[in-house]
Amino acid sequence: MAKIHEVAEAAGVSISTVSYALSGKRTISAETRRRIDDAVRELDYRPNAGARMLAGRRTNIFALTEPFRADTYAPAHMAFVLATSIAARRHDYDILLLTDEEASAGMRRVATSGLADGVIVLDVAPDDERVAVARLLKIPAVFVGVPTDHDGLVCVDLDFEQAASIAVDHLVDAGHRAIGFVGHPAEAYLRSNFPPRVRAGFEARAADRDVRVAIGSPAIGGSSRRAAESVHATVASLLEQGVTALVLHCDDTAHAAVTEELARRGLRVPADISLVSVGATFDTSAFHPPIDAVPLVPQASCDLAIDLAMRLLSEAPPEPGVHLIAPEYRDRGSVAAPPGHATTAG
Amino acid sequence: MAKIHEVAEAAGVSISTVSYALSGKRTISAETRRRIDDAVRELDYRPNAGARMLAGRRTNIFALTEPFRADTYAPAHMAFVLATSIAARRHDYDILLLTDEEASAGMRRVATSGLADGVIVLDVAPDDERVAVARLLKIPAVFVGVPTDHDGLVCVDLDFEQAASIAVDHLVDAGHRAIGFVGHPAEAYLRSNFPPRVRAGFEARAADRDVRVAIGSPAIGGSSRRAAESVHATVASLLEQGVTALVLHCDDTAHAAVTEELARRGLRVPADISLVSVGATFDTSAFHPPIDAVPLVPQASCDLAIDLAMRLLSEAPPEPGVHLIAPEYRDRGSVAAPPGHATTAG
DNA sequence: CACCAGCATCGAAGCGCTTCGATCAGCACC
DNA sequence: GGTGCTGATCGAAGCGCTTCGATGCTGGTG
Repeated sequence: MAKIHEVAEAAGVSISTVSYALSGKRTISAETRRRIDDAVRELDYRPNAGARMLAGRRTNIFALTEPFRADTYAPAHMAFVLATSIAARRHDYDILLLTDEEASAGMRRVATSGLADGVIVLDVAPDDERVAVARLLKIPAVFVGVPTDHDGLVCVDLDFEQAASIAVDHLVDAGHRAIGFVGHPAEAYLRSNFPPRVRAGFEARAADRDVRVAIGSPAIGGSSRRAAESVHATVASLLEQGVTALVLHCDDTAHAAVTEELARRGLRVPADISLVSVGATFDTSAFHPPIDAVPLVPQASCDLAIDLAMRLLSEAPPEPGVHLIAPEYRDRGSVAAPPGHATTAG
Repeated sequence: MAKIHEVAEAAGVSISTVSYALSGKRTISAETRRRIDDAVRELDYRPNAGARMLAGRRTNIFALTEPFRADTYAPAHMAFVLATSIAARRHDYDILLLTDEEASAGMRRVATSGLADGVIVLDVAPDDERVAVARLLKIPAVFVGVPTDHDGLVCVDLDFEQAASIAVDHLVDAGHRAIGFVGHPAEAYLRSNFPPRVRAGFEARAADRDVRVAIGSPAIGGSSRRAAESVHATVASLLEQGVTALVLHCDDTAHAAVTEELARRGLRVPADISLVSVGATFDTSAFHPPIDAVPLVPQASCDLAIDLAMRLLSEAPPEPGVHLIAPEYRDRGSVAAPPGHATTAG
């Protein structure tokens, strides 16, 4: 718990010189800097956080609001929290956790008490209550996810339409003319904004490419046996409609249920049926068989979110708006030409 | 962003009077207090966090280290993080998140920069690297979980031995004389300290009560089909050894696999076989059938941890040591007398 | 060689709060 | 009516840092 005063003394310079040496905001001679660095190391000096906040009008803290509701899918949310934390640390920022209990009140609290320089909003719902709060805040906010009313907000998200388009393109390019879609259970289309965007992107691109589609949504989510049966029924219905490929936009349990049902029917991937996963946060290469994916990468979203937050604190803040991340296709060998399709070049 | 100065002015008192009114550290007349409260509300005043830290030598922040490793079981960990946050807020404390990336370095950093008043250590491993760091810290640390070498540390945990004992007692009291144990996969017994404690408690109590035991550990964890098959095999082996009841200490997927296997064999719970879950963080009443449990309740652990942390900051800090939480039995109707057992009173 | 630019450094004024040590009025007591 | 309380309030001194505005030097320029 050495203080800047002691460092200055040890290095034989004034307090302000130490401060400038550490912040780099004024030029310091190489020799002086060396002596200061030595003293800092020797004394294990670290500026007092409170004093720094008070004098510097920067807290080096971002508040992170993540509802952590009981009904949320833990692994994905954990991945986003972790990714945000990692991204923040790269800029020497810490993360202060705000949970559901006081999502809105907490945002106000940290903003008006000057505890955080900005807030990162995770697990954004279409009609998120945090939107209104963010607009009134005197510190910047970045949303990871896009609420329905996002006017004036800074949002980050995967370009889900584009992700679905890419998936369709790959399948059509491989020769498929009828593609099925395994979506989330219906309630997810109310609670989140991206499932409809994926489906819309899927349908739009399929129409563009002039291929037939079949849409299926399991009735039940989660990991119970009934949920799996619901997926099996969905797959069955899709297959009856003659599709030769499936685009999956659902949770990991549903992915597993799909591959299971295909295996049970003796359908080989990709020889008999092709598979592409869209918007997954989990590792689709761990399935049997591994599945091609256009994934939602938490680290990519959170890196951009923190980057935007940093820029919002700078002299040249970015414009509000939705910042879409370009999706990337990951080939794992689950796509091939449909059965009986003559491979042609052009 | 009103300052205390403005509040004082609005209330017609001095700055120090406002401060004392808000902290309650000196007596203030009812009339003055009312005027101050009004001014605070009117101006939406909240003390500046940085200034408060600097002057008050309290940050009102606890650092929380939670590795959030890729291989960790997300829902349970999320529950502990959430529970800690809730408990901290009850004492007007915020949570600063420290992840795996810089578990040790982060602890040192927040301690020496005075960013946190204490640290809460989650997901404790037997040979946790954070143990050594905690011992050197100038701020208190509370471990939720018990590392092998916990000398001089303050630790909180469920009394797992006792939890297993209670489960055994319930089964023996119901008339069972041969009980099977479905544990975690073997690797969990190396990575965590509580699986062996549960098993030890189970075996000790069974010996005390003079009943026969059979221990089974699935070979594989996680949620894949192979893991489920491994559980099925374990159950099969246990049943062959003639047990009439099962104590479960494993993850939710394994619980589901057990009930599934029992159903497949046409065994009814509790008529044909009794079930008790020990140390689960998930809701065992959501299974089919619901399962009796001696659960590990995150909120209980975290409430105690925060309570201890608060007391470590007080004038009368508690002694180091392991603080065990008394387990409670939750009856969900999955225990009955074994088949063919004449119900006797005494 | 006087002059100015630019570099390296220093001193001091805050940042907004907490808290210590007065001060002062009112009151009881002998 | 002096003395000593107690209760309510105030003033001022920090807490440890950042940053503004000097100051003193060095060296190039005309």
